[in-house]
Amino acid sequence: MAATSHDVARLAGVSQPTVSRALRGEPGVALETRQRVEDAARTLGYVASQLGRSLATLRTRRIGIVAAELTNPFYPHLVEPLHDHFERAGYRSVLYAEREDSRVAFAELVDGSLDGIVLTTTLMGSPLPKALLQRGMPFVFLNRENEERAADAVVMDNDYGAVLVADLIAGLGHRHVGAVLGPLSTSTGSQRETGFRRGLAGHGLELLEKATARGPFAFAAGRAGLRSLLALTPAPTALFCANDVLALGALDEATRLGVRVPEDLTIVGFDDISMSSMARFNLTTVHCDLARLVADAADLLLKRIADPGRPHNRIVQQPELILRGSHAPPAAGPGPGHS
Amino acid sequence: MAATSHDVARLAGVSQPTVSRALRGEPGVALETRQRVEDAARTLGYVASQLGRSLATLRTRRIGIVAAELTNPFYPHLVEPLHDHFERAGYRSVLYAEREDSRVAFAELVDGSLDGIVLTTTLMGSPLPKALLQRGMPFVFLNRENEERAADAVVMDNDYGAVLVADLIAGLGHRHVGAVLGPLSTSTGSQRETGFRRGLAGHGLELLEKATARGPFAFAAGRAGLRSLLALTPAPTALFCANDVLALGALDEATRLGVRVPEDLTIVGFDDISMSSMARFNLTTVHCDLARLVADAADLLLKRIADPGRPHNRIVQQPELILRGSHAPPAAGPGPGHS
DNA sequence: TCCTTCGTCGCATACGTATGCTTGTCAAGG
DNA sequence: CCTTGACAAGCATACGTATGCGACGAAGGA
Repeated sequence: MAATSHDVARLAGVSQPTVSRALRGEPGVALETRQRVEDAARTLGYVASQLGRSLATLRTRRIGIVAAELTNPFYPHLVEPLHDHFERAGYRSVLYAEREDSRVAFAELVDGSLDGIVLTTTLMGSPLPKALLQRGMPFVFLNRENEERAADAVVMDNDYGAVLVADLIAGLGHRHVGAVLGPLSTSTGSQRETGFRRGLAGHGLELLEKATARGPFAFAAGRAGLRSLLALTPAPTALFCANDVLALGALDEATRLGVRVPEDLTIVGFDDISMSSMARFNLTTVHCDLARLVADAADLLLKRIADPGRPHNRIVQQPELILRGSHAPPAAGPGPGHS
Repeated sequence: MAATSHDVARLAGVSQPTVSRALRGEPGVALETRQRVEDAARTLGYVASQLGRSLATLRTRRIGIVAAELTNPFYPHLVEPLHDHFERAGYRSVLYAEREDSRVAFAELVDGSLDGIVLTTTLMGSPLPKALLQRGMPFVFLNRENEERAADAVVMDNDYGAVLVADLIAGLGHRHVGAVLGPLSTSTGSQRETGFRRGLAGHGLELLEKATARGPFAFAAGRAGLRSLLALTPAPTALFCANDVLALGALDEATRLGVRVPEDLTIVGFDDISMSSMARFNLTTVHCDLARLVADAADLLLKRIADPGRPHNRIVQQPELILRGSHAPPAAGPGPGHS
C-alpha cells in the first residue's frame, strides 16, 4: 500500500540501498542521483518505515515512561518535561500508566520496542529493576527508587525536606502534630516519614502513631486523613502531608468542614506542584525542582543508552522550603473544634 | 544479545516457525513439542521481538495520541482514559504532546509505527487530517475537530452548552456580561463563543466586543482576561469562560485581587474537569462526560482500524449545566470595584 | 496392498531498511 | 600505456517474526 524504498528505487532507476543512502544524506551519492531519488520520493509520498529501520539498526528511538494516573496532578509534572526532553533528543515517548511498576508486563518492556525506560512508580521490593538490569535494558529511577543500587537514579533528598517541615512546625510552637503519610512501599513515602520523625525529635517532639493517617498519594487519602485526624482529642494543630496531592486533599476537606487554614490548622505539603501556588490554595510546601529532576534523569538515561557500560550514577537534589499561606502558630486556646 | 526464536528453536530441536506457532498457541503443534518449546523459551528468557512481529504482520499495536501540554489539567482527562481503553484492547499509547497538531511531523505519524491516531488538538484549517485520510491512516477527532467531515469524530455540543450558560447568566439578571474566549482556530473555542452570543441574544443581551478577552486555553490567559475585563466601566458582573482552565485562572486571579466570587462576580466555565469540583473552587460549569467522550472515540478508532472501509461516524454528546457556587445574581449597586 | 486423510513440522519467503563488500568507471599520475 | 586511487552505485545479506505450502509419517479404510 504505502510506497517503500524499493518503489522509490524503481522510479528513480537506482537500487534500494542507494535510495536509503540518498535520503539519509549519506556521503557517496552523486548530487544528480540524490536529486533524482528525492524527486521520486516526493512523487510517491515516500516515508521510510520506522519498523524496517528499527529492525535493521536495532534502535527504536522510543523510550518507555512508567507512571501512575495522569489525573493525579503530580505525574504530568514528570511526564510532560520527560516527553519534551526526549523529543528534543529525537526520541518518542511511550506511556505505561500502570499505577505500579510491578503491574507493567515485563515482556512489554523488553520486547525490543524500547531503547530505554524511565521508572517513576517503583515500589520497594519490586523485582522489575533487577530484571531489567539482568537483561541489559537501560533504565533510570526518577523521583522514586528501590533497593537496587546498581542503577541510575535521580531523587530528591526527602529526608532533608521533611526535616525542614518539622523545623518549621516546631518553630511555630505546635505541640500537637499530625501527619498524613504516604505508602511505606514507596521510597518517597518512607523517607519523608523518617525525616519528619527525626526532625520532630530534634525539637523534643514526637509523632504519635495515632496522630498519623496513611494512604496512597491521592486527593481522597488526604481528605480521609484530615477527617480522621480532626476526630482526635486533642486534635493536631499542624499537619504534615507527605506530598502536595495529599495536602491539597486535606486542605480542601478542611474547607468543606469549615476548618480554617492556617488559623485553626497548619498544613504543609511536599513537592510544590503548580496547583499549590494558586491563590485559592496558597500551600506552604517543600519545593522540588521537578524540571531539573527530570532533566537529570533524561540525561542519565540517554547517556546510558549511548554507553551501556558506563558507571552508575545516583543524583540527589536538595529541596527547599516555600513559605506560603497555610502555616501559622497554633491558636491560643485548645485545638480547633470542628462543626 | 537477547535470545531470538531461532535460539529457542535450536535449543528445543525444532524449526523457528514451530517456535512461533507453539508460543502463540496456534493449533497444529503436538503437545509434547509445545512443551519442549516452552521450556526452551523459559530457559533462555525469550521474549518475542515486537519489531520482527510488527514487520511481519504490518500491525504495531500502538496508537498515537496527539495532545497538548499535560500540565494543562484538561488533557490528562483525555489521555489517561484513552491509555486505559487502548491498553484493555491490547494497544500501547505513544504520546505526541506538540501543542498543535500541525507541529507534529506528519512523517512521524505515518512511518508505519502506529496503527491509529487520536487527534485532540486539531486546529481549523489544519492540513493534517486530510493528509492522514489520503494516506489511509486511521484516526479520530476527539473533543476538537476541523472542517474535514469525511472522518470519525466525537465532540460535545459546544453550542448548546454555551446557550445553557447564557440562559443561566441572563436568568440571574446580569446585564453587563463579559467572556474570556478561546482561540477562534479551535472548534471548541469558536462554537462556544457562537453559542454564547446566540444564547445571550435570545434574552435581548449582547456580548460587546470590548467585554471579551481571548487567549489560549491556559490559566495565564484566564488571569489576564479577568484583569482586563475588570478594568472596564462598567465592569461585567458575570463572566463566561470558554473552558474550566480559563475559568479557574480567572477565579484565582479574582481571589488574588480581592474580588469576591460570586458576590461581586459570577464566573462560569465549561468542561467540568475534576479541579472545578474542589471546595476551594466550587465552579459552576458545563459538565462534559469526558469518560464517555473518550470511550466513544476509542471505540470508533478501534473499529476503523479493524475495518478501514466502514462509513464515517460523527458522535455529538450533550453537555449539562452543573450549578455550584460561582454564580449569583448581580450585586444591587453598580458593578464591583476592585482594590 | 494401495490410497486417502489427518496431524505435524520444516522450507521458503515476505515484511522494509541499513550496511559491508564488491564492482565498475573515470581521471590523474608515473 | 599501465597503474593507482577516488568515487559512485549495486549486490548480498542481516535484522526477527509470521505464514503459505509442501513433505513426511502414521493411521485408517477399501
